[in-house]
This record gives sequence, structure tokens and C-alpha cells, in this order.
Amino acid sequence: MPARPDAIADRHAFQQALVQWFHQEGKDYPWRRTTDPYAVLVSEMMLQQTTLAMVLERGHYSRWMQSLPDVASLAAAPESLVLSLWEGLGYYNRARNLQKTAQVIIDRHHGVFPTSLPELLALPGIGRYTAGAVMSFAFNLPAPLVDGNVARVLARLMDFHIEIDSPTGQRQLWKWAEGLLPTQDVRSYNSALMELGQRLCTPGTPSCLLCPVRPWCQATHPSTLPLKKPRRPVVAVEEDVLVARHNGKILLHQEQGKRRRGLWKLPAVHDRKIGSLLWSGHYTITHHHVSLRLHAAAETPVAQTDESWIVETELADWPMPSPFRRALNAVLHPVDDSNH
DNA sequence: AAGTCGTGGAC
DNA sequence: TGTCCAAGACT
Repeated sequence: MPARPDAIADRHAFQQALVQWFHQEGKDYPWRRTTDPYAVLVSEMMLQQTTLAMVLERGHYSRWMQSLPDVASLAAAPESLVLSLWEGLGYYNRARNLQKTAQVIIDRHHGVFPTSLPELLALPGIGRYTAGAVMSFAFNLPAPLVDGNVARVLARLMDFHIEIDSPTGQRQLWKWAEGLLPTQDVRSYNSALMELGQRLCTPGTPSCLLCPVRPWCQATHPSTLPLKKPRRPVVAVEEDVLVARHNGKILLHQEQGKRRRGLWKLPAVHDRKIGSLLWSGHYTITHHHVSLRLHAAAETPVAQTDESWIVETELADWPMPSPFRRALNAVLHPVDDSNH
């Protein structure tokens, strides 16, 4: 006999305790005030690997919904606007995929949002988690979901000692998520499971004393769970870029790779002559620690392929990764911070 | 199927 | 200073 009731065998009571907590303590987010699948999808795409604070407090969600309020407007928007609205959130492929999805819905679904799991999974940028989120949050249809929060909650609940980011671990977590799913009010249940992980069953030391499902939790040492695969070591790299100004314009380079296409940044120095060092700093991207140096161009360079002269007063309209936006602002609009 | 893709806040 | 991480998906 287990010391505690099994959450799966006793799932009705488990679900009830969880949802009751959510109805008393759950937060009121903009995307919980609507069942519009487009609004739900936009919020879910923005929130992938991104904190609530970023999406809410920095205004990305509200600005996006104001500029592109529905599937049709997103499908027809210029990609530069889409990327500009996304600027600062990172993982810019999410924005491009979101627009592709809008175009597929307009072109192949006659503008009607699909309501089945296979149809949602076929859309670019929508994986298993996001499909489950749209199914349950927008349509209140029974579909499980596992994100980082849910994985942590389930790993502790079941005292799971397999790495949650391994294929085996993922398979088991999705089975548990499916087995625990209620038949009614999946919207509240999935919201509750995620919010429990976000606010109480947190990484590090969880707030077990406040947990509504503590009677079902098998974890003996919750702060040691979940297990994860070791990360790749951070590699230091250097990036030397050119600040070339000419007739009120500045030379920018547009990224062409599959993952970064469309974003603009300062062009690499290559073998062009440089003058004084204008700015230096660093940023981290995936497992690279980048030392970024901005050099003044010694002579006006010729724009190469994928490079354009951009009017300085219109720089804000060209989507740019955050480190370059910061560095460029520092060089073009120096602020006297000698008192700080 | 590991590797890749951003960012800023918490500790 | 470094480490971890946050509502993942794609290749």
C-alpha cells in the first residue's frame, strides 16, 4: 500500500482539489478573458520559453493584439511589422511561424480556426504543447498538455526519477497528463496544473505547505526534482562589427540563415578598415558567450550583398536583436551617466 | 535525435 | 562574476 493515495486512481478528487484552488487563487490574464483561438494562440506562442513578465509588462501581447487583432490581419501583414512587434522576445522563428499559420488558416481553412489536434499539429510553430493549449483554453476540448511547469509538477507528484527532457521521460509525462485529464472543464484544469507549477510547485524549493494536491504527492525530496540532462558548456566567442555612418544613414546587414532570417544587425568587420572602438559589451545566446565590439568604419564602405544603408531616424522600424539595438542606441544616443 | 534558437530576471 | 531558467518547436 502506498503511503499516499495515487493521483491517477483517485483522479476525480485530485482534479477537484486542483480546480477549486484555481478558482480561488488563479490569476486573471488577458488570454483567460477570451475564448478567441487567435488570441489564445498568440499568447501561447509568445509564452514559449518566455516569462509572463516579458509578455505582459513589456507590452508585447497588447501591442500585437492592437496591431494585428485577427488571423486575417496577421496573414496580410508585412514580415517586417511582424518581426518588429516581436522584437525583444527572442526566438524570432516563432513570429514567422505564427504568421505562416495565419496564412494557412486563411488559404486552406477558409479563415476558420481548426479545432482538432491533428489539424493544429500540422500548423507551423504549433507542437504538442501549443496544440493542447489551444484545444483546452480556446475550445475547452479534452487534450492534455505538458510544458515545463506541468513536467515539474508531474515529476514531483509521481516521484519521477527519469530525466524529464529525455524521450523516455517525455513519453511518460504525456501518458500521466493524459491519464489525469478530466472530462469536464479541461480549460480550468489545464490552467490550474500550469499555474500550480508556476506559483507553488516552483523550481528549487516548492511551497508544499500551500499546495492543494499535497495529499496525492509522492515526492520525498521535491527540491531535488525534476531531473534534467546536463547542459552544454558555455563557449566564449568574439564578434567585431562595423558602425558606418554616411549622409544620415547607417549600414546594416540582414540575416539570411534559416533560423534568423529577416532580422537586421550591424555588419561584420570582415577585412574592412576600422577606426576607434566605439562600444564594447557582451551577451549570451544559447551556449555562446559573445563579446561584442563596435568599431567605427575608417572609410565609407560599399554595401555588400544583404547590406543596406538605413536612415538613422527610421532605425526603429527595422527589426533587430536586443543586444544590437542596445549597442546601437548607446553609440547613436550617448547618455551622460557619469553620476551613476 | 542532439543541437539550435533570445532574452532578462532571480539567486 | 556565473548558473539556471520560462506557457517549446524545428531540424
